[in-house]
Amino acid sequence: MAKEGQQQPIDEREISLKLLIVLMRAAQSVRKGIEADIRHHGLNLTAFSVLELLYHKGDQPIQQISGKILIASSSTTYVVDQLQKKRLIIRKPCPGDRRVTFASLTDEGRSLMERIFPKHREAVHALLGGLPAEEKKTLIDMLKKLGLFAADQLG
Amino acid sequence: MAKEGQQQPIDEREISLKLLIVLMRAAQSVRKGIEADIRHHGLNLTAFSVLELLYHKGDQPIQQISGKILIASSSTTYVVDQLQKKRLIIRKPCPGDRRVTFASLTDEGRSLMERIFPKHREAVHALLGGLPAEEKKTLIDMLKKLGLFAADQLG
DNA sequence: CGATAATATCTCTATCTCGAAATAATTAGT
DNA sequence: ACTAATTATTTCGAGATAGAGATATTATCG
Repeated sequence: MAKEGQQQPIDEREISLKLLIVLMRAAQSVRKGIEADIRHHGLNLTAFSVLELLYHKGDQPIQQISGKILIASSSTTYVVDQLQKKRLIIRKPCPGDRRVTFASLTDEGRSLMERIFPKHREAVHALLGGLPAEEKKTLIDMLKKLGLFAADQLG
Repeated sequence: MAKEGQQQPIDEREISLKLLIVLMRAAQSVRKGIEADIRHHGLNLTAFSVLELLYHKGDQPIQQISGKILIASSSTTYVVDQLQKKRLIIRKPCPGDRRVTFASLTDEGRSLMERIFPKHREAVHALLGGLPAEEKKTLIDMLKKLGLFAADQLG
């Protein structure tokens, strides 16, 4: 017999359903908390994520931004437009490939991040206070596996 | 000194930041997978969540729906309007309290759920195949703690 | 009882997000 | 080199979500 058949197929599926609900709820509660914090600085979560990406990883092609923060390319155009209107980033053409445009923090954008990122880090830590550090590490490992597998299924 | 000072304040905060990113990514990948599945049935995730709530928990006041699936009351009005247009649910006034309106599955809505829910359960189970059942149980417990704590912080 | 606060739902507007299609530039195949 | 396929970005239109305020009803408290 292969893999000893299906022992409790229903139970396993119920566990998956339960996990889905708990995951969606936890993520949504956390996201709303973070959004509330970030809104104080006049940004939404997506815009902040773009700034954070550029702040920590340097200039990025717009296409990379779409991939790293998991939004549609058209949404990235929208967010980059807005951040550019606020003079927090600028578009820079790629010299080697004229299809590509980099997004790059302005001085103003960088100094904004230098000012608000420490507060953000504190807010995140406070919001995630429901678990001790060790359990967080375990949770990170499991969520990575879960997320990577799910992302694979997408295509 | 209170609470033996800060031992590794930076490290702990970095763990929290890492957890935030991993949680958001995992949830987003999973959500997109589920949305793709549900779209085949002509529904979006929010509408499906409402149907699922009514299917498993019976008629619900609109206000309860907002709370249970974590959307604004105005969004609930919007979703309920749509489901009512599709004749999947109907509004029923509450006899005891004329402020309250129940949402209730129609026969058509119930038979839709009877038809698609088993497929949904399979799709969820397949999408969450990155972890064995035992780890899922652990994950559920930790996410519950994390989510409840975060939800408390919201107000 | 009467004024005020609280609750439930809805309206309206602004913002955000996606998907499909358009445009432009590069790469691959022959 | 020429055509076709691929890649990067943008435009456009439709749908989804939140927030503030409006309305109606019920609860509270003097």
